[in-house]
Formats: sequence, structure tokens, C-alpha cells
Amino acid sequence: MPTSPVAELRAALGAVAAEVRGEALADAPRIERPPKPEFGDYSSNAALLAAPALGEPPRTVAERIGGLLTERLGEGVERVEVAGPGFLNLFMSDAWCRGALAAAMGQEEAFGAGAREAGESILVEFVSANPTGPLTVASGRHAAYGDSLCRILEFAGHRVEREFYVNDHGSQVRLFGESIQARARGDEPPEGGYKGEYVTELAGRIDGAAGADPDGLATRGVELMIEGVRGSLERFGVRFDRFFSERSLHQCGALDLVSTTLEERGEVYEHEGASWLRTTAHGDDKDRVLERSSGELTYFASDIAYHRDKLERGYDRAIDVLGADHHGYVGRMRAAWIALGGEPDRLEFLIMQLVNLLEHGRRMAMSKREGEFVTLDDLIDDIGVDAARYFLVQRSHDTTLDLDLTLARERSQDNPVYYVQYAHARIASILRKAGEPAVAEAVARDLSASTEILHPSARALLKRLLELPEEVTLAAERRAPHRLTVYGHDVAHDFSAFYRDCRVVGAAEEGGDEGFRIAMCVLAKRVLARSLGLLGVSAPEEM
RNA sequence: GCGCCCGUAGCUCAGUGGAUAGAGCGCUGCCCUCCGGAGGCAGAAGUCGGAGGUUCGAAUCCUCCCGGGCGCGCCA
Repeated sequence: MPTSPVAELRAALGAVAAEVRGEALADAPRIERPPKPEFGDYSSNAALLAAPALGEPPRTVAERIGGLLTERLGEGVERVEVAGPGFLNLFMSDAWCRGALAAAMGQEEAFGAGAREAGESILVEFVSANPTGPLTVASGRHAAYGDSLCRILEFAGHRVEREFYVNDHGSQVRLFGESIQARARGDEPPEGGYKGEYVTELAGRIDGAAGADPDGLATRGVELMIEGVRGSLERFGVRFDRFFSERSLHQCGALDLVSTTLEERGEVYEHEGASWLRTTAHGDDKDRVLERSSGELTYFASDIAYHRDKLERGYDRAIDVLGADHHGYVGRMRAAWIALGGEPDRLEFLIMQLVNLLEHGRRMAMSKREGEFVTLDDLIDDIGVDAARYFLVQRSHDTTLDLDLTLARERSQDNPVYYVQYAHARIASILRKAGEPAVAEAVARDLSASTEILHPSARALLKRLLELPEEVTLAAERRAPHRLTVYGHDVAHDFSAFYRDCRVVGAAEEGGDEGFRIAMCVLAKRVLARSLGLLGVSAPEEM
């Protein structure tokens, strides 16, 4: 397993704290960046955690832990101070920093990656937009979020499959077919039908549409829409492993099977001519209809069949990324999952909040059926893939996102994504200037043997770069890709300070070790490229 | 009425138990003999929606209240 210098430090601290405590701490001690440079390179709450059980003042415990830690780390640590209520502040030596850089460099592209042995197999279902229109910006947020999450989970060591559920069955699809037919005949779409211009365009692309029946048109229309959706997603850098058709579930009898299974399990009852699933037995607030009194199956029934399929495929975990307007659906779906024999913890719902598009500070209406929407393609045309992806994952998924198009256009120069990309391009430029042989030599040599005295800016940058493994872990665990936009920005900022204070090419002129500084640049470049890559944003060599 | 999400600087938002709460944009003022100025530095700007509680310690956890968004169908 790739380990990191910070992880080793944490392990050492944990061992020492356990020794003082007499047994392992209930909570692993934290290693954090202290708020101020006077507090050292790292600080830990280990003594605060151990003190209550020992019945001793935290500062006394801290002194003992500090003493043992100093012994254990030897020349790695310059000094350990006890501060405040009992924090341990660690001041690392230059030797430790050099060793840490060497260790991180040695991991090459695997730096920051999680252990595959501990990984899970995870199915992530996201976007799953109705195939009755092009992808909107809201779907774009789902795509950007879901895909980044998958990239992060994969890098963190999990095996991930991306799946798009296609609602190609039911009344909406029929209505779609009727709308296409109407347009083909030069009529208005039926009441509640699809009025977007793309429907007319679609009608023109289907031969003999005016004379065709609505069901056939719906099938063909959905095919063409999915083709378009795939194209938009491809352009956006998002590729699915599978487009799962709802209709295929109906065709292979999966719905009958699931009904039978649930009946056999005693989860279903008849009431007023309909059949109901007793979801209240598994935490839902009311029971739900599976088969209407008309004999028609509900959408919910399809979804249960779909989730049964997921369950049987045997993933360790299934994640459903849903829109905010579907949150009411979580309770019943989880209940159905349990009714099918699934473990509740293995089905996870992530609710995406809405995207408000602002144009000139005004909120834009977005209704697919009325045809008033901005498509993902429009957005990409407008601000580009990189900016679009970055903007759409910049905020936590559970908060409403305001995206002001006017602002995104006008301020494209001040766009934070350019700031991070610029830092990457600038490093590439420095490395070009240094020359390939010098870079190759710096990467190959034993950096821990360098005599470089680290400038505070270099030290700050190095510590930031060493945070990557922890950031990846947290982003994966918390399903929080947006953390990496913050992290990438921090790296770019710290690199700027390093660049200002430490000459790389020609470092010898100011008494520095050029090779060591080149290695710092290489690691910074890798970390930036990794952070951007996990967000699906490009890391350009020049801009 | 019930459920889910949100409320942090003028604006958009980071920060899921630690020290004096941060960033971007906007605002004020500086810095190009220098490896890329798409940059850097400094400053102004906060009752972390409110009130209780838990804790050595709360923006963070619990309870209640207020404000905003989204749901609550034999629709999908």
C-alpha cells in the first residue's frame, strides 16, 4: 500500500500515545496544519484524547507523549512543544522534509492513491435524465459531480462502474412519440407534450415520421436522443459503462419476477383493487402502489426491478445520485431494497440540489417540456468544458448552485480554474527551461541526501503537496469532489509563493540545490494535474 | 401540516469537536531590471440565522424557533 510521510507521522504518534495511554486510543489522533506558523509544521490533539482516561491534565500527558515522540522520530523532528490546552506542536527538520519529498516522488503517479486491497466494488448511477430531450445544465451538474466522484473513488482504490438508467418506457415516452408525430405533420404537440424546437428537428430526421405510429416514433426518438446525450457527455469528458434500459426490464419479465418475489416474501397486499408494497415495514412513511387497479405497473415497480438487478449483480455498494426533486423517493426505494433482502447500508442516495442559471443576474426558467432550457452543450459552447466542469463541482452537492452565465463569460479571465491551470502551465514552462536532462536527473537522484535548506515558502508548499493522500481519502469518503477544487487552488497559491521566493533554474546562484527545487516543481505539477484530472479538468502544458 | 437540503464577509461559497473562522469576486492601496503579471503583497469587511443544551473546547453534535429552496399521486 502506498503510504505517505504524513501517514507515517500519524502512525508514530498513535503508537506513542497508545504507549502513554496503556492501550490504543478510541479515536485516532489527528495530524493537522496549525493555524499559525509559530505553532510548527504539524499539530496533534493526541494528548487531549488520551488525558480523560488517564485522569491527568492534558498538558502533562502532552509532555510525556512529546518526550517519547522526540525519541522515536530522532533527527526527523527539531522540537515538540506543548501549547494551549494540550496540543502537541511538531517542528519538523529539513532532513524530514527532504525525506518526505523523496518518499512522495518515489511513488510517482501513485502518489495520493488509495490501497486497492481495501477497495469496494461500487456501482454509481447518475444523470439518468429522461431520454425525451437534450441534457440540460442541471444534468450537467449531475454529470460533472457523478463522474468526478467516480474518478475519485477509483483513485482511492475502489472498483467503480458508471451507469445511466434510461426511462424509455411509460407515458412520458408515449407522449414524446405523439409530440414527434404532431410536429412531423405540422401540428402543435398534444396537451402536456414536448414543445421544444428539438422535437421538430427530430421529426425531420426520422423518415416517414408523419405517417408513423407514436410508439415507433418514441422508440426511434429515444434512440436518437440517447445518441445525442452520449455525444454531449463524451464531449464533457464523461463516459458511462452502461446505459440500462427500463424497457429491457419489461421485456425480460423482470417486473413479474420482482412482484412474485415480493409477494412470496409477504411484502405485498391488495387494497382497493391495487397491489401495494408494505414499505412502511421498512421505514417509509406510507405504503406504495406497485400495480394500479387498472392493471398497469407503476414507475416505482420498474425501479424496484432495476434495483433488484443491481442487488443481484453483487456490488459491495450501490450509489444513486438523484435530483433534489426526487428526495421524497429515497424512503420508498430504500424500503424496497430492504424488502428484496438488500442491506440498508449498501444502498446510498446522494441528493443533488438545484442549479439556478442566472443571466444578467436574473433567474432563467428551465422546463424541458416547455422547451425553455439551456442545454449542457450551450453551456460548453459558452464557457468551455474545463470551466463548466469546474464551476459545476465547485460547490457541495447538497447546496443550491448559482451559476451566473454573464459572470462566467465576462470574468473568464478571473475564473478560478484558470488560476490552477496557469500554475500548472507555469511549472511546465520552468521545467522546459531547466531542460529534460536536469529534470530526469532530479527525479532519479536520492533527494533525501540533498543539502537544501528549505525556505518557509518551500516548506509550506511541500506540506501542502503531502496533503494529497488525505484529501483524496476525504473527498472519497465524504463523496465530496468539491474539496479538490479548494485543494487545487491552495496548491496553486502555495506554488506561487514558492516561485516568488525560490529560484529554481539557477538555484545555485542563491546557494540552493537546483535538483531539489526541480523535484519540488515536478511533484507540484503532478499534484496539480492529479487534482484537476480527478475533476475532469485538463492540465495544460502551456496556455 | 409532515419530510429532506440550506442559512458563515457586500456577493458566491469553503470549513462534519480544537488555538485569533478562511477563499474567490467586488472595494482601497502598493509591486513588473526578476525561471510565464492569466501573478504577488497589504488593508477594510463577520452577533458563523436566533435561543438553549452536551463538552476541557462548538460554525461543526443535540433540542426548539425563525428564514429560504425542494418534495409529500393508483405521475414519471
